[in-house]
Amino acid sequence: MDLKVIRYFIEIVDAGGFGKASEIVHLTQPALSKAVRQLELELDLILLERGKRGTHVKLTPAGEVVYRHGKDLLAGRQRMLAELTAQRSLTAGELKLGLAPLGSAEIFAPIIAKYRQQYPQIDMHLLVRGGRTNRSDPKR
Amino acid sequence: MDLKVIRYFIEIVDAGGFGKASEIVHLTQPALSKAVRQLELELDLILLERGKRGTHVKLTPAGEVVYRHGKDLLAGRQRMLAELTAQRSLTAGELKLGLAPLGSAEIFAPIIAKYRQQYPQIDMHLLVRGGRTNRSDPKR
DNA sequence: TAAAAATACTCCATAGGTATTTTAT
DNA sequence: ATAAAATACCTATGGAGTATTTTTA
Repeated sequence: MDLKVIRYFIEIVDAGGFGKASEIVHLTQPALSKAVRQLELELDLILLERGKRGTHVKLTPAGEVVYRHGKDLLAGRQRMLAELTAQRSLTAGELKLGLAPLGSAEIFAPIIAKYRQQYPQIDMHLLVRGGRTNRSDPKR
Repeated sequence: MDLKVIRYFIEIVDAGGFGKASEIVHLTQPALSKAVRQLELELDLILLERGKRGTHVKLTPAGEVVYRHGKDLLAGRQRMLAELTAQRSLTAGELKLGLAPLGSAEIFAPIIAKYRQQYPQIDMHLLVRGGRTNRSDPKR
């Protein structure tokens, strides 16, 4: 079950027809028609009443269920994307680290390397006590 | 975003590896490998730490987010399917209708026809007062 | 008759398979 | 050396398009 198709279906219902929805989702009307048919096959259910062309689409009882839960699913997807975006923004920033001069480099090197791989957007500053600053992004 | 792929991802994490998961979801290991890669491309994020073959797969922070929300999405899908199934069971049963003998048939015929189309599993019994029973499913 | 959806086709992208290579233990 | 994931490749399904037909208000 592709959330993309769920969205198509919801847009068709909200727009009141395949034609209107096709403009909104930037697909052709036949593509939407087929997508809904495909979804109906997958669920083995009829979602929209057919044979009422020229009128607003009408949901079957099963269609109502899919519409309602479909909105939930899309909302859940949005929450996930939002959290990913928020997390991504956490990975853009600056980190300053101070280390003791002896031994520290050997111990922390692999950890730091891994961290930098995970969060390449972080502009990391290493300061070994008494030594000189060692920036991670010399280009900037 | 296909919920199927979300499921693959979750199974891989739960199983602790691509190989194990491939048996569970009845796909080959390369298919899973490619599906996850595809998902990572779609999200433009790395979900699993690579280069640790032979070990249990390890989630990246982004992977944790997708895993958590992914479970929610699959649960939502399950709720939808459950409700559809429950509704479907409503459409399996028997309906007995009594109608007045004059005019009723003409008035109710289209309504009944539509109902039977919507709920073909219903074994409908029409009883016109004083007349004989008219079963909708003579084959049984 | 005009509108809207369905159908018929065509094309291409991609999901999945098999075979093989790479890599970490 | 072994076990596991990645890569290369091949095929077939189906997603999306254009053109056309069907349907009902």
